[in-house]
Amino acid sequence: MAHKEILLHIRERFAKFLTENQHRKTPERFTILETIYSIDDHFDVDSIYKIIKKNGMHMSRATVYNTLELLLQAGLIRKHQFSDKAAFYEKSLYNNQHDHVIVLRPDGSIDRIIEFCDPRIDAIRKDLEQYLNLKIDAHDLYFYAKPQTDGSPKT
Amino acid sequence: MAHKEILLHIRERFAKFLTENQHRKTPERFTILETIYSIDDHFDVDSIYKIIKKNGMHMSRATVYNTLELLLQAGLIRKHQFSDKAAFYEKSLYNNQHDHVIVLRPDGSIDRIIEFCDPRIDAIRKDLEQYLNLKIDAHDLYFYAKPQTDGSPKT
DNA sequence: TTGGGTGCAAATTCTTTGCAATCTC
DNA sequence: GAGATTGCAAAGAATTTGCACCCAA
Repeated sequence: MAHKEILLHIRERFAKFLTENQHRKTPERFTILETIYSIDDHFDVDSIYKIIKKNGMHMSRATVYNTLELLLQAGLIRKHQFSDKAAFYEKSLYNNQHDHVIVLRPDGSIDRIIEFCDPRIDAIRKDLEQYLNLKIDAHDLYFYAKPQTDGSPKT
Repeated sequence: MAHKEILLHIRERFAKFLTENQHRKTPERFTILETIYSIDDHFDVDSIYKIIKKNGMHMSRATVYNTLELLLQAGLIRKHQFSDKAAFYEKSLYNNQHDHVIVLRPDGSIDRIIEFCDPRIDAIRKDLEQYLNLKIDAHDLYFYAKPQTDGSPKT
């Protein structure tokens, strides 16, 4: 699917979600949605806010927070609390990887994030559900690594 | 190992860490260490602070934060950011489980935390290290579940 | 004795909230 | 037009920082 088609599809899904939940379809909400889908990486509230500002549009941080909450409910983004600093978000449609390798610099900041998916996680989930007799509805797996100093990694 | 022996051993390890890193062995630091090892669960900064207060001792929150940082460096505790609220900590010596089932109430607060260990995680880690050509030094796995409403779970 | 540590309060950072003005339905 | 949404600024919550005083080495 081409980028433009994806965006159209996503817009529709968000619109549907907003209607179904009696939320209004404000221009701010779609501006934020499009900004997010123009980013190909994890992002925090401030980067969204700054991109919108840089594009000459006006918006309050509160609106960004509110809209991200709606997008979260709509399942169009996912939220991560990688540290005690600002939360990170990522698009979730067409991206069902919940598993990350986080490459951390010595100062604790994020060098890069590699996503992957491994069927063994789901096998563990099933075993746990049976053993603990409860329903697991999500998971997050983080592996932590240090940046390479020598040869380049195969990403 | 009996509880008293464990505590003695932990104290020694902390003392050794402090000496080796040119930190002072202050009474506050050992009070915090002992408070932590008297708790059999995950805890946040405020609960440590309140227990110490309740025991009639005086201490600043800043000292709790500082000391938890040292204990983290010493490898005697682990830190988790389960949500965007206060960080949670847990003892890490004699407890090498890095994998959690977090039972969340509808309001997002933590109902309980179940720890487990599964060798498949380490297998995934090894595969990733080889595939990405980097060294992974830690991981966290969180499964999210809702509290039971019916029959009791097997914990 | 002396520099690291503590305690307090103020500062910071991230997020939420209250409320008047505005815009969607 | 009614009520949800926005924007702003102020409030909150968690954590960090600055600095005078104190104490472990």
